[in-house]
Amino acid sequence: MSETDRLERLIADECGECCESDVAERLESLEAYRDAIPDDAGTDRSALQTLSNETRYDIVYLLSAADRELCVCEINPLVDVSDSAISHALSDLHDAGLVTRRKDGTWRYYETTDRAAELVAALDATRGGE
Amino acid sequence: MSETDRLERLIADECGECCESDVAERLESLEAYRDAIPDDAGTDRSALQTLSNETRYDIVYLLSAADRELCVCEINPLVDVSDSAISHALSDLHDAGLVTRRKDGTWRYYETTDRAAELVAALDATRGGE
DNA sequence: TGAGTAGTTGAGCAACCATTCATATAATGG
DNA sequence: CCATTATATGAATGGTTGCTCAACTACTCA
Repeated sequence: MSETDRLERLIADECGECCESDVAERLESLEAYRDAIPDDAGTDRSALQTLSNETRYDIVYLLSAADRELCVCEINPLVDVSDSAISHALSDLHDAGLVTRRKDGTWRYYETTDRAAELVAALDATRGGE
Repeated sequence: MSETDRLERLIADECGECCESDVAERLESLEAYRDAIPDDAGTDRSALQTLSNETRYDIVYLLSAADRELCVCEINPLVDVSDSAISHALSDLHDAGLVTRRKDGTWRYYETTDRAAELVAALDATRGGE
């Protein structure tokens, strides 16, 4: 039983009838949807993956609430893992394009990017919804 | 060396001066940022985590491009993993609140939720940015 | 230049994840 | 009912991830 067999039955169920060309047509329009998958999907996915971790999620929400850049030493007391884990987290967030980094002497400041802000906004706008 | 020592030095660096109460004040305002972390952060994170997987990300983009509900048998030929993996993926997406499910006889139809649509929009709006 | 501080990096390990295969459920048509 | 079809589920397993500890770099100031 091939994929197109199943499709054929689906179309017959939906439309009452189905000939070869109907299947081909449907398959073609389905395949067109694949073009909607972005070329740099990997970048998107790594942003999502990075944000899905508790430590990193919390840091982004903190930076977002602060609405200013925060020094690493300001973040440390707010998150309950080792300084090293926070440093790893910030580095991952930076790699994923979710925070910017600024150096000032020995201090290092981080701030959310637009991408992080948009994702946070999307989550906030749809919480408890549907 | 405690956390507050470092904060004290930071504030001294920033403001030229720093007394005990400055540290306490800063710490208090920092701690207030924690309130911005949503109560159901876990739900958010599982949505992000679910969407970060290639198979599930692709399915959401396909559903989003289709702009209509798709039958499982329409999704199968578009994604290069086993039917079982797609079924798992759809089930995970459903659990994460990213797709709705509708039964019609033996066919099962899936469609994106608002939450998925908002996340996709956030990604689309910030791609290649900053 | 050397002691001290802020933050980063890498290895290692336990926990978690994504896929597949095999099997199960549920609906449909003889 | 029985066979068939569409999809779901569970266990197994190879791969990935996130934390901590220890070592490291980079900057400052005396």
